[in-house]
Amino acid sequence: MSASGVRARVRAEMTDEIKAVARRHLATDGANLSLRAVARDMGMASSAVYRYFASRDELLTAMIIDAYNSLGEAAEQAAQGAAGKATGKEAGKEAAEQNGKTELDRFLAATHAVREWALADPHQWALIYGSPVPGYQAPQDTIGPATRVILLIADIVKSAYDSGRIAERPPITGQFAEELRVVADNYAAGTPPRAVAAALSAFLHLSGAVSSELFGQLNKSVEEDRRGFFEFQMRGAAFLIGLTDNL
Amino acid sequence: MSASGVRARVRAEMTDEIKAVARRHLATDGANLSLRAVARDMGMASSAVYRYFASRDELLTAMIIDAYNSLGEAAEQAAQGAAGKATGKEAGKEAAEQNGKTELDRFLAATHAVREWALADPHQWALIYGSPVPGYQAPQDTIGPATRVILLIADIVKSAYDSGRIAERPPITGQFAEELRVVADNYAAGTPPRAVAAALSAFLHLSGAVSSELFGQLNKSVEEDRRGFFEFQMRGAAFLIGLTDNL
DNA sequence: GCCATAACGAGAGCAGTGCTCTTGCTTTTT
DNA sequence: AAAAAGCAAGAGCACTGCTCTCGTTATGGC
Repeated sequence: MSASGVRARVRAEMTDEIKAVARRHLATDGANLSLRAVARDMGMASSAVYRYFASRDELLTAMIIDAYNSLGEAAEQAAQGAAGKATGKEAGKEAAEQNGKTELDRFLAATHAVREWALADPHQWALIYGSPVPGYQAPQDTIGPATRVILLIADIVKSAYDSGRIAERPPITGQFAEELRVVADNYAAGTPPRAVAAALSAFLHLSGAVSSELFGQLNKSVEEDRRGFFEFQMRGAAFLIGLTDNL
Repeated sequence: MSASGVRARVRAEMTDEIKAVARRHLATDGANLSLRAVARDMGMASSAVYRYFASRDELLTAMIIDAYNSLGEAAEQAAQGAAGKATGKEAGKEAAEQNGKTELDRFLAATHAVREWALADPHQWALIYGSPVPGYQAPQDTIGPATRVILLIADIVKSAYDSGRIAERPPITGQFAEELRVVADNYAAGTPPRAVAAALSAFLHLSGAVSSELFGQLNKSVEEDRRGFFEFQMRGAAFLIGLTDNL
C-alpha cells in the first residue's frame, strides 16, 4: 500500500519485537543470549533474524543503546523531578512554587534513580557497565547515549558553579588540568574544567557503588540497608565535588 | 614409584598447566574461553580435561581464585613496601630506618598496585570484577581470596585509627550502623564500624575507578594522564575516609 | 497493468561449543 | 598376581553463530 510505508513499518515493528524478546531473554540468560532462542521464541527461523540484525553483536549494540537511553532518561527525569518541575501528576501541589531544590538534591535524586534502574534490571546494567564481551568493540553509535548520565551530572555541577552554590575545592594540579579543559570545551563550552573532573569523579563513584552492589562484591557485608549505604556513598561523592559542605 | 607421589604430582602439574594455558587464552579471548581450545592447545582430547576440572565453570572458578590471590598479593606487597619494609632488593638504603610512612602512603601504594595489576591483565580483572557470567554462582571457595584487598584496606584504616592518625569524621547515622558493627566483629574484632564503612567505601571507589578506566567508560575524556586522574580519585577517597586532612 | 528488483522467510549446512559415555590402557593398591 | 582406580581418546548429543540457497511476496519504475 501507501508508497513508502507498509514494508518499512512492519520492519520497524519486527526489529522492535526482536529487541523486546531479546530483552526478555536477557533478564534470564544474561549477556550470552542466543539468537536462535529468540528466533524460536517468536516462531521464525534463526536465519530470518539476520534480515534485521547483521549479527548477534549488532543486536547487542542496539540493546546497549536502548539501555543507555533508558537509564539516561530515568536519571534525567529524577533529577528534573527533584528540581521542582514535577512532571504532570503532582503538578498542583507544591511543585512549581518551590523551585529551591539544591544541586545536592538533584544529584542524590539522579544517583538513586540510576541505582534503582540497575536494581530493577541487573542484566541491562551489566550489559552496559559490566565487562565488555571479548570481541566486542563499542561502535560510534553508543558513545552518544553512553554519556547521557555523566553529562547530567556535569550539568548539575555546572549549575552549582553558576549559582555559586559550590564549596571551595583546591584547584586541579597535575598535567591533566589542560586535558580537562579540552574535554570541557568539547562537551559543553563554558563548563569549568573542575566541574568536568567532578562529574567524572562522581560518576565513577556511582558506577562503582552500583556495580559492587549488583555483582555481589560486598556480599554479606551490607545486607539490610543497602539504600542507606548507597546514599552514604553518594553524599561522600557529593562532598568531594563540592555539592555540599557537611560530610 | 614412591607410594603416594607420582600420580598426584603429575596431576597437580597437569592442572597447573591447564590453568596456565587457560590464562593465556583468557588474555585473548576473554571470559568465554573454550575448554576444547585449551585442550587442543596442549595436545589432548577435550574430554581428558574433564578429569581435572568437572566443568568449564570449575576451571573459571579456579582461575578466579588465582586472580584474587594474585591481586591481593600485589596489593599487600605494595602496601608493605610503602610501609618501609622493603622486601630484599632495596633493603639497605633507607628502608628499615624510616618506618614513618603514613597510612595514606600505604593506601595510595596499594590502590596503585591494584590499578597496575588490572592494567597488566585486563581480562583477569574483568574475570573477578566484571559482570558475572549468567549461570555462574560464586562458590564458597572464592569469598576468602575475594576479600583480601578489601581487608587490606580495612587494615590500613584500622592502623590509622589505632595510631590516631585519622581525621575526625561525623559518626555513622542511619540504620546500618549496627549492621556495620556485626560485620566488623565478623572480620576483625576490634575494628571500629566506621573503619569498616570506610574500607568498603574506599574499595568501592577503587573498583569503580579501575573498571571505568579498563572498560572504556571514560573513553576520550581522560586519555593522557590516567594515572594522575586515578591518583586524584584515590586521594579523594582517602580524604573521605579520613586518611588525610587536605583534599 | 507489467515486470524487474529488492526484501523476506525457511531450510540445510558448516564449524565450533560444553558435556557425557564408552572403550581401551596404565598405574596403583590389595 | 589380581582387583581397583585413574587416565586418555573417540564418538556422539544438543546447542551455538552464521552463510548460502531457494521459493515467495511486496515495492517501484515504465
